[in-house]
Amino acid sequence: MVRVRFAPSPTGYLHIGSPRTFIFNWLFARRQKGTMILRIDDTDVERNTQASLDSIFDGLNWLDLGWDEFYRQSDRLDLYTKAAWAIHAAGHAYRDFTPMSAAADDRAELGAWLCNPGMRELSPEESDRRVAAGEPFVLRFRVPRNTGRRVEFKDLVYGEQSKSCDDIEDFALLRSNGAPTYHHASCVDDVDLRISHVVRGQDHLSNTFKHILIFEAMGVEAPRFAHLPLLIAPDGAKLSKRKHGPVVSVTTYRDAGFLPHAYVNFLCLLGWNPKDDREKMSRQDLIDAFSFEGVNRSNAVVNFSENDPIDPKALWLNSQHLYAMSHDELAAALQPVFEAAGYAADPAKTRQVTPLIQERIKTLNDAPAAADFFFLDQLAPYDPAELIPQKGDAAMAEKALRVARQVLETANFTHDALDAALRAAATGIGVKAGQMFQPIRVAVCGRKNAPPLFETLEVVGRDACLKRLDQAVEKLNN
RNA sequence: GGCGCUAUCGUCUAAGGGUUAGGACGAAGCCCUCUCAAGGCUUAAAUACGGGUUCGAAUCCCGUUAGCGCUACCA
Repeated sequence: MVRVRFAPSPTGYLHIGSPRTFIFNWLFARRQKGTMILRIDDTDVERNTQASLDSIFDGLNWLDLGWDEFYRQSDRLDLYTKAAWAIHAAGHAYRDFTPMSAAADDRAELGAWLCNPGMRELSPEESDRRVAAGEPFVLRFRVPRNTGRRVEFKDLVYGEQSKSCDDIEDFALLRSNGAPTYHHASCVDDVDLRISHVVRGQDHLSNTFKHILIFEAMGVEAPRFAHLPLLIAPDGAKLSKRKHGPVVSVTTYRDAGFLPHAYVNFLCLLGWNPKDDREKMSRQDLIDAFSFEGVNRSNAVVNFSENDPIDPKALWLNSQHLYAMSHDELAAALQPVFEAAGYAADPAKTRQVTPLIQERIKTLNDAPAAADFFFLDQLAPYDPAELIPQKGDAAMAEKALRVARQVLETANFTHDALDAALRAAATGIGVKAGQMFQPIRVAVCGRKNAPPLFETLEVVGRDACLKRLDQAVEKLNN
């Protein structure tokens, strides 16, 4: 039975790497018909913040993937304490009474980073005596040193890993305030929650040797491990809010009008590939194709810049998903966007507009600007010069507009009828179709670039069209 | 410093001994076309460096360089 967990700690905020780790866990769980667990690793009381916890939920909820079980380490502190003393009782840990402040300096200077001198060898009696005297201490793991022992495991992504115990320091299990460290709490929970696969960032690859030692000391089999390459900034540095700004936040993409699934799809392609040329993939496609075989080992750059926080490929992928949506589906997604823009958009109108702008937007947020003339009573001001067609002059523009007005007064407002009538009108006054259409387009839309003319006129409607044609002629004469 | 990991077009990546080193984004050009898009076609663009092994290396080995990670009573 596959059981995986995503275990963020609520310090800082949810940056783009976290949802990716979540997604890979989720994909593996779904692929294996297993269980996805969300666990909040909040053992560092000093650094936890509610804002950070909120941003984790905001981000994950937006992804719309969900999870099956939820835990919080702060609810389970007893578990870690008991487990730590069991490890101690088994002889795999010892008390270290070295004062906190002294430790860092001494270690650096003496090069004694493996353990604090003397503490490892303290007799049980001496150790107990100092506890009784009220001395604070850290509970440290006793790494089997000078045994020639190497810790080994096979990572599902990085392959065979091995490290000598002589290169592993006596890391802490319990802090002097009694709280468990990350390493300890994480391992204890992984055992308690029967985690089968630990899927996490590559920054934990080196830590895994310690974790395996802990599992051994608890007398249990270690889960399998799959480490994921990291997401980094274009300058090669790891993503940080301080250095790279809000671009590294999940909310950047959400607020830019991305479809949650497009974002998921994009993140999947950073460090993983389906072993074929597919890029745009549905949720089910991703589940079906996912395996750790397809995960590569080098860090992936998220391609953002100061003036453009969005990775161009993410934008393209979003557009591809947007274009693939049904008109009804897209219209439903666009409705709140139009409302937020202050447009008088009833769902029926939105539904009419949707097919005309679908291929002209890359994000949902592009829609209001692309569709303004469908909703605005009064067009935004435009340069009358835009009314003048290619190889034409103001006179030609005015003539085209006047003729168009006549035609539109009586024409059937359907695509085919408008097409036929306006083309005939162009021939009638001896101008090319394009020279006829361009002034009309600018008059009705307020700009040169817009959706196809006849469909547009149809949706804008006769009254508004006539009004705007009149206004255009007026503009031309001023 | 010690230990660990990584290294293919600008970016995401394929190719795990034999390919003109493939695809995608982005860029440029062309086609389509009532504009803009969308779509189609084309072009430019990469195996970090140096040694091996081999008939043959992007691929295996060693070294160098660079980047990242761990080296906390952070996670």
